[in-house]
Amino acid sequence: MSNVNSREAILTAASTLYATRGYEAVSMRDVAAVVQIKPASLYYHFKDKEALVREAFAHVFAEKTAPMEEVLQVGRSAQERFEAFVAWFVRLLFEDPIFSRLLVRELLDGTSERLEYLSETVFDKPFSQLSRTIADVSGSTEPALTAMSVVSMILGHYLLAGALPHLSGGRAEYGESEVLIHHITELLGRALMSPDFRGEA
Amino acid sequence: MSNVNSREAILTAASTLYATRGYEAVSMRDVAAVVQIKPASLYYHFKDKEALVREAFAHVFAEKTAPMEEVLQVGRSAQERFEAFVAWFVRLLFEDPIFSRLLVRELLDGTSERLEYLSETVFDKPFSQLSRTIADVSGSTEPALTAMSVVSMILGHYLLAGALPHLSGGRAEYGESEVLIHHITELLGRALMSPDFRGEA
DNA sequence: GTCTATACGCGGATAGAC
DNA sequence: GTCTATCCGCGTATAGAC
Repeated sequence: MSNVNSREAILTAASTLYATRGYEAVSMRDVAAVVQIKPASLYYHFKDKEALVREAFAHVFAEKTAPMEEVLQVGRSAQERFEAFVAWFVRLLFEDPIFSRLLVRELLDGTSERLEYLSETVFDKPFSQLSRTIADVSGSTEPALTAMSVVSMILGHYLLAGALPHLSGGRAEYGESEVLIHHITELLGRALMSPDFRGEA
Repeated sequence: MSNVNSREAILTAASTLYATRGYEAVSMRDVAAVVQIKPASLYYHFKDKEALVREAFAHVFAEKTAPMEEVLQVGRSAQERFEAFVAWFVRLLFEDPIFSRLLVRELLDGTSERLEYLSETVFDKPFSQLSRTIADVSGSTEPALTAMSVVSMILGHYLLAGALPHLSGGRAEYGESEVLIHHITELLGRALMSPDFRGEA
């Protein structure tokens, strides 16, 4: 195989493994086994494990960075843009397990530098857009805090999905994207459009 | 030292390390070093690493299970009970880093059996209580889904706290428990009390 | 580019002395 | 209960042949 394809294959294998088990738990031998090369060959492409981890992250997040901006500008009214954001983010988390697991791992374990990189490259643009949309919808005095709440609810639903079957009253469809999109836009839509919601604190 | 104290010391050291770095990344040697005994001595108290991990988890979560039920029954009106839940859960997550990190790690990486255990011992009682409270406050036809949303928002805020300094519009106080308690009860209180909120889907 | 061979420390775990 | 001593496989990483 050509060098470019090997590199791609390694990054794909590595990010999948890191998402599934956490990168601490994944050895260079594990990655090599998936790609079907010998461990030593990895070192032709990447200086050391740290370099592979860093580039595997960048690889996954870069794929997501490209399409997101266009997707988020389609909305006409503020309310529609709000709903577009919720739908996009729920689908992203629930339908791309590699992205979502890596994201949560980074939020939990990422160093300050890595979190800064992540925020700047992946999060900040849609987050600003969401903040502006929320300001338009609700007139909140603290749109950024409310935007964090929206993102948080979606992120939290993703995390809770694993525990869902064991919670009393939990139904399987509460883990499906479309059900969640409808529920979250409904619930938060009401909160934001509430006539006397002015933000808080 | 007596066996009981050693055991306690080992469990405390282990759970702290697991919370900080993830249990895959923490060796028996690491645990032994903190307790200041030799690695081999750990095997007098615990059969193997898996047993230590399991008991370290149980140790941390058991500590939290005891007080929570009383705390959650103080509310008089449904609205007050809702606010009591939010305040309790936000403070638990933001003021006990060991508990919160272990919880998120388990939600992300826990096997189905461990998640079942976790749900039954830690989550299910307050969750049922919250579901009932929400049914009382809002008359929602799907109180469990709405309860998940409440828990999700709080969990998500905890996860986002690390990225907060890097988000545009993010202010440091958005990561403080009291500010969040106020914001979340305000935001979700409006959603739940909204006259025509009937749940969804 | 990928291989074989290899170095070497860290990992979990056990046996048996004290 | 805790120790010393030890086993052995896995981990990252390098040198050098093909």
